[in-house]
Amino acid sequence: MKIATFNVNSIRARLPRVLEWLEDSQPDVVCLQEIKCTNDVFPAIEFQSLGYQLSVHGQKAYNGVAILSKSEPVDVAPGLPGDDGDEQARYLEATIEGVRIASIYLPNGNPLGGEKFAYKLEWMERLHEQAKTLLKSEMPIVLCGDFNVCPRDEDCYDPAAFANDALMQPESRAALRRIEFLGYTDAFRQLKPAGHDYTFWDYQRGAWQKDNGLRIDHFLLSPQALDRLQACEVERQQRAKEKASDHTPIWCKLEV
DNA sequence: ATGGTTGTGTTACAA
Repeated sequence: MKIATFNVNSIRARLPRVLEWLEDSQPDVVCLQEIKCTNDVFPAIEFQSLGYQLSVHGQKAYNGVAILSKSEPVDVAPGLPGDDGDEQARYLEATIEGVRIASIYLPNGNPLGGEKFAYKLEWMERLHEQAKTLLKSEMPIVLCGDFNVCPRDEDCYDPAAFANDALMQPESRAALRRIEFLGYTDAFRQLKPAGHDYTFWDYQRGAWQKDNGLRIDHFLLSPQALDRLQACEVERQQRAKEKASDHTPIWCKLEV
């Protein structure tokens, strides 16, 4: 089973890019982030024509996540538990072929020292709780998406330049590691201990042309999912296209 | 050089 994740930075602005990527890459499951639209205007027919079933948790203008799957999604659950007052659409779970999969758009958290960074850390605390709860099912679990956390210095082109960025803060990294300590493994890092593949390049300052990137899109696998891990790759070439997202897709393959 | 770009949806905010 090939599972991909892609922060598309607006599904409607990115539709031609995403459709041609799907035809080329042929993932069985696709987790999307930053769809930036409500459920009613999500381009459903285009994806259904390619054989995908849709689970969408949208929001007007900002955020929004979705899961596309060739097989039927069951027990679809929008929203990260733990705060009924949270209006931001950043989390969606579904079970596909017996694998519990979450599409995650973790808060960016910039700038430091205010509500945004506090919200990021609170959100990560709730994600930790949910990750712990999911492990009890003993299902294979895949937590994937835009985590907005650079796990280590080698995951950033210039760590010094990001010293005051929420993506690189010790608190952000510690919160990600706490989730891993529950029993989750970074699939990319597991298979490529010295890998240097970024997943995000800013639109500004020629970041793509200079390879000034960050590795912030991740797959965290539970032990039962890790047992089945066969491959994990960043689809770097998608970032080079016209009208590309500022992120590029990453996928992993689990043994069927 | 406190710059630069993209998207949403109005001319500000988020990334």
